[in-house]
Amino acid sequence: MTSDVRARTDPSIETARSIVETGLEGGAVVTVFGECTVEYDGRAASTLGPGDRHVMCKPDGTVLVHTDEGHQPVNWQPPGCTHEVVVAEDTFTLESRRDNPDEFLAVTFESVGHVAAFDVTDPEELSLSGTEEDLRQRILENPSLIEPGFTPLATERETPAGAVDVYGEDDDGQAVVLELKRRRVGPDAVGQLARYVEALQRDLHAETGVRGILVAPSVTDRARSLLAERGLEFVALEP
Amino acid sequence: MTSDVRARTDPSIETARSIVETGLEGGAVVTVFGECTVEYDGRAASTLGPGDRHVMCKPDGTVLVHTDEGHQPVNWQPPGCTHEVVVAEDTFTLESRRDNPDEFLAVTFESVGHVAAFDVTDPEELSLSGTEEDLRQRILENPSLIEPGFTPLATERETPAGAVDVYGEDDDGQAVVLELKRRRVGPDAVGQLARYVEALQRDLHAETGVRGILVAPSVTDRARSLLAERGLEFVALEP
DNA sequence: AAATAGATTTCGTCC
DNA sequence: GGACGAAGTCTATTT
Repeated sequence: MTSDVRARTDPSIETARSIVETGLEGGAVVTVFGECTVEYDGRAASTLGPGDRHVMCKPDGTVLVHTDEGHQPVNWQPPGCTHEVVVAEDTFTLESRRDNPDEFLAVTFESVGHVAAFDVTDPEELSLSGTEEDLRQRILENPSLIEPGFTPLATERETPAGAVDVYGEDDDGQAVVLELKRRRVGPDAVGQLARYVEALQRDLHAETGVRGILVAPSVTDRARSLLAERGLEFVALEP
Repeated sequence: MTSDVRARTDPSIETARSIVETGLEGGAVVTVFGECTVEYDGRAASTLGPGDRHVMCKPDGTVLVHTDEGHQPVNWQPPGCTHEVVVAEDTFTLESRRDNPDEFLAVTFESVGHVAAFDVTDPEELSLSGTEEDLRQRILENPSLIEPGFTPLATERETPAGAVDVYGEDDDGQAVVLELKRRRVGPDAVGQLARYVEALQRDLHAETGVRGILVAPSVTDRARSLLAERGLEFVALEP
């Protein structure tokens, strides 16, 4: 079986340009290994001197520049950009632009070690589990995971401060706000919960007050202090 | 000039395995275009059915699986993982593991369109400007950007709620906390600033109170309301 | 190793 | 298109 691949090792600049350009036009994923410099200007600005890197262009307008280290690209352009190949003497430059925000990325290759264009088509969708949404489903199916007598009444209930993960009432009929996190939480999540409780308090002008419960595998010390200060509660629950 | 590249188009499974394995051992960046399935289990869990994708392995233990769309990989493994190549009948699998947290990724190739191993060495460091740190420098050099008479006294000043971006005092000698953001801010940043002001208030037991100023290009409506509620201020400043 | 917050965060969803 | 919050976020810094 032969795939839709065009590739060349140690190509001339002209050959590299041709494969990149043809690949981009044909909707392929194009990759280049080579020595390059990178200039970026947009939300921020950066320069990157000469070095060996891996550059990938996707048909949706994404550009990724990877070094030999790290999960994240050292430079990139998000989906929706338009690519252009510009040839100079002994170099070729991949230029990528977008508007809103105005951003520009230029990768100039002094030499190319390898270039390839491959027709990537992915019919499958990722099936992911263990997310915050899954945690919510588990609580709705078994509300006593929070506490005996807890009754969920709504998810994503709107308040002036934003949507509450789970809204319900406890055994005594008192309003309860749940903020769910799939991992250990810090002070930020407490702030979020506090804002919701405050907003809902006002919204309901409840005489009995509104309980706020942070649901997560664990909390940091500082977060625990903040919870105590604000009269908020914590329920440990693994994702 | 010849680079340290090994590459093959439409290789046999055995050839592909050989190039990947040799590349990994030699500390190269290895890329594979091909039809594969991906299984992940760790902090969450996922499965991805057969499809054409681009897989990159870095010598630092990173794995990235890219489809034809999006900035982010559809599956990945962060730096620090250990790779292993396992061969079965007509397929080969790249397995990547790490501890703490325990995570496992397996990419099984049914067919390989192209494989390449390239010695990537990047001597340069990225020079980036327009970050929050740059914004802080600008304020320290020209404090009147905040308001006439503002005097910075410390950066990263520690409080029980965390480190404050900029701490100083105003024309009247009143304590001021700045929270800097390089982009338009929402409610979260207001919560952050509120926590700092509250903590510093307590820390200083100041009679005159502590002013909190959010410094950002702009704020959302909800954030503006929250600022007003809590008696906090806003200064517009572009990054 | 844990905690905390930034990031050119990206991404999805809802208004 | 903006707003808001999740993410298997990752990454750097500090304790």
